[in-house]
Amino acid sequence: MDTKNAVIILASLAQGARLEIFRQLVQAGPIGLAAGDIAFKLNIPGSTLSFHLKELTHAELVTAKQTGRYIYYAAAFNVMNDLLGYLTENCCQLEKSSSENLCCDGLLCNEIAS
Amino acid sequence: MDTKNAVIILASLAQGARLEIFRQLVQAGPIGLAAGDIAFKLNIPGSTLSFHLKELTHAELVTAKQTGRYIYYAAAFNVMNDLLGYLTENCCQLEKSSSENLCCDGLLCNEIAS
DNA sequence: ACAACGTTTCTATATTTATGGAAATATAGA
DNA sequence: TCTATATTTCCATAAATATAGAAACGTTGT
Repeated sequence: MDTKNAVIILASLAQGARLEIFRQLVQAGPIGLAAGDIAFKLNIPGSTLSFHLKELTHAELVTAKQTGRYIYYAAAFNVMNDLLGYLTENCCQLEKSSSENLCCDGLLCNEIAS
Repeated sequence: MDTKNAVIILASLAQGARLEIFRQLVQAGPIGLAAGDIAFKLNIPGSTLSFHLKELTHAELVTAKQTGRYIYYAAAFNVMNDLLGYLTENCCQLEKSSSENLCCDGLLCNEIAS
C-alpha cells in the first residue's frame, strides 16, 4: 500500500452512492450481491450503478464474479484492512517510548502497543 | 456518524496532498505541526496548503490551534476512529450466528466477535 | 508606527468526476 | 434462433475540485 493506492481506494469510497454500495456489500458478506440487487436496494439507474461499481472494482475494494447472467459484487475485506493499516501507520512516533499510550485515544495505536 | 458525514471525511483524505498532510499529522501526534512546517515538509505553496487544510478541518479530521503567529494543525484521532467504526458497521450480519468469524478475514468483525 | 513573518482569502483557470438515456453486449431458456 | 433479462459502454452535459499567484490579514518584535 502506497499513497497513490490509498488515494484511489479512499476516492472510491468518498461518494454517497459508492459508500452506500460498499456498506451494503459489507453487510452482505463474502458472497456479495448481484448488480441488479444493488440497483434495486439503492434505487440507482443501471448505467450510474455500473459507473460506480467500476470505480470500486478498479480500486480493488470490491470484487466481481460472474455467475450465469448475474454478476456478484463483494467487498474485498483484505484490501479494506490494508487501507486501515496504512492510515494508522507510524501513529504517534514521538510517543513511542512513553509508558502510556493515549496519544490516539488508544484506538489507532495498536501496532505500537508493545 | 452518518453517510454524509463519512463522505466528507473520506473525501478530505482522498487526495494525494491531503493524505500526506494527514499522515504527517498522525506521525506528529497530538501537538501537531504548524502550517509552515507542513508546507516545508511537503513542498506545497502556502495558498494550496491552506486550501487543503481547510478541507481537512471542515471535515473535522484535523484541528487548528493558534499559538502566536503559528497555527498548529493536529489529527483528530477520535473522528478517525469514529469513521473506522462506521465503515465496519454491521459487518457480515448474515454470519452472525455462525461459530466461526472469518467472514472479514477476522479483522473487521471485532464488534460481532462475541 | 513600522517592518517582517505566517497564514489565509480572492481570483482565474484547468482538470476531474457524476449523471443517466440510448445503444451494445452477454447469458439463459423456449 | 428468437426473446427476455442482466449488465455494461458510449456519449453529452452539468457540477465539483485542485492549483497557485497576488493581495490581504493578523501577530510579533523594534
